[in-house]
Amino acid sequence: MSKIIKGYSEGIKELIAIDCIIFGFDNDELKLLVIKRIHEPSIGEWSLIGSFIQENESLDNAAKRILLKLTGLDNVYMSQLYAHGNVDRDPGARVISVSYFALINIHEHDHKLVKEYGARWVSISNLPALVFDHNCMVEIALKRLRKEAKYKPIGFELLPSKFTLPKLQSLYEAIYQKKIDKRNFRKSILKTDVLEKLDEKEKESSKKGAFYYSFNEANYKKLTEMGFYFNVTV
Amino acid sequence: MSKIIKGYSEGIKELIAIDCIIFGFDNDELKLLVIKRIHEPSIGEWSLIGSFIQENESLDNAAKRILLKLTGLDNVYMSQLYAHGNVDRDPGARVISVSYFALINIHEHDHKLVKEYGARWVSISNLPALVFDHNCMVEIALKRLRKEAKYKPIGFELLPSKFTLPKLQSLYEAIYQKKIDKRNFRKSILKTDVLEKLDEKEKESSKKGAFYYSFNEANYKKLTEMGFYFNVTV
DNA sequence: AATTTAAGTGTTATTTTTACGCTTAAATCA
DNA sequence: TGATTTAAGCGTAAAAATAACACTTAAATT
Repeated sequence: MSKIIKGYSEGIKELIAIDCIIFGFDNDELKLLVIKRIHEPSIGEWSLIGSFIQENESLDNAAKRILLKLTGLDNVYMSQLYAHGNVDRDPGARVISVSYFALINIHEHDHKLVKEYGARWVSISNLPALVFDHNCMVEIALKRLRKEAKYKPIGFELLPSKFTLPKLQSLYEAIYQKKIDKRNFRKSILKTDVLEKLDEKEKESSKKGAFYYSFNEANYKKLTEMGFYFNVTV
Repeated sequence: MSKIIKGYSEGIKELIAIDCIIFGFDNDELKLLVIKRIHEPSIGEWSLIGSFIQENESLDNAAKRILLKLTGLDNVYMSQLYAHGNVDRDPGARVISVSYFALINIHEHDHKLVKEYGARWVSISNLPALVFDHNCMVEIALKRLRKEAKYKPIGFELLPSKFTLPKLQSLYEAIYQKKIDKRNFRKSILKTDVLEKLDEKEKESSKKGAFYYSFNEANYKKLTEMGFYFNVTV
């Protein structure tokens, strides 16, 4: 019997990167923030934003650091996706990369920063080829987003704090890439009881104007504790 | 603007471990394979089975290697769970651990090997305290198992190739820790059309005897390609 | 005053899920 | 060998969730 479990001194150390899949919603499209690679190999090609972890930094904190640096945003909805560990995934060196996906309000991030880093928002329905296994990471992120948006109120992370129901529907249509029935969607969303209708209308996109709503997080938490289960049918 | 993206030479390297959450089903109980730690710190305490990754070994392959060494099993249902990256999760050293969960047929693994390694099957309804963040890993694994068993036919991985419907139901009851209605369960499972009724009865557990069934993987694959969606209500 | 635009609203049919109890096969026992 | 015991096997009806479908309304523009 050979040993499986080895002491610390027998383990090897490898580079550990974090790559962030950052989603935004703009102009009725789901968008992804990508950046031009500034190192060999594949210099100049499109890539997710990433970085190596630092000494005494957890994976989660590394992801937060990257997001803050690039967007100026703190307190963002982030969630770990997957550890990508194929030996040759990065032709430059052996790197284990842990991917994170983030949902941000595209209108509130620091556009100046994004510009400085040479980053760009691209529509997910028209993604460029990305370096290494980054397209695969995006696929995983989309799957996760589509799964989670049905039973967690994460869609709201992509919207401003006030939004109209048509806008929310258009977000869900962008996420699932399909038309949704207006009446069924409204019913499904409103019966969750986590939206508050405001007394104000948005008048840009129609003559009649659509009422603003806001997501009531406190109410959502309270309902969740009572066994409530957010569930949107799309 | 400080750099986010750094060259390979600026990254730090850390130890990377794999920890396996190995589930089995025996005596109508869902069980977990645990092992006594043989290294400081926490020597002698219960732990998941784990190992550091090797040079030129992918994460997936490392997980497979561990499983093979401990159980003698190859071609096992395994799936990556999560990358655990808190700085102090392992008091012995900074270690990033990637957890994997595996479902095995408890009656077909190599009991001798398991014994040699000092491993032990424990019921999930009565888990001991495990070292480090291993209990947390098990929690994540259970959540994942409960989610997946509903819409992927992974339960069968835990059973022998021939099994009775009462046995299958008892497995689902062990996974979800609740009684399931016999008639509804049978309907729900049989309508998926992936079970084949055999001409043979199991006579141990009742006088009447229960017919054996087998999971038809080929049929499942074919159905899946036609847009079929395995779905069990429990 | 007429027109245009998108917002807002209910009902019905279909499907899915849940609840619920009696009959049957076969071994064991008297 | 007939009676008893045990768990397997089976069907229906009510309830809930989902899917399909079209007209009215508010308000700006012409």
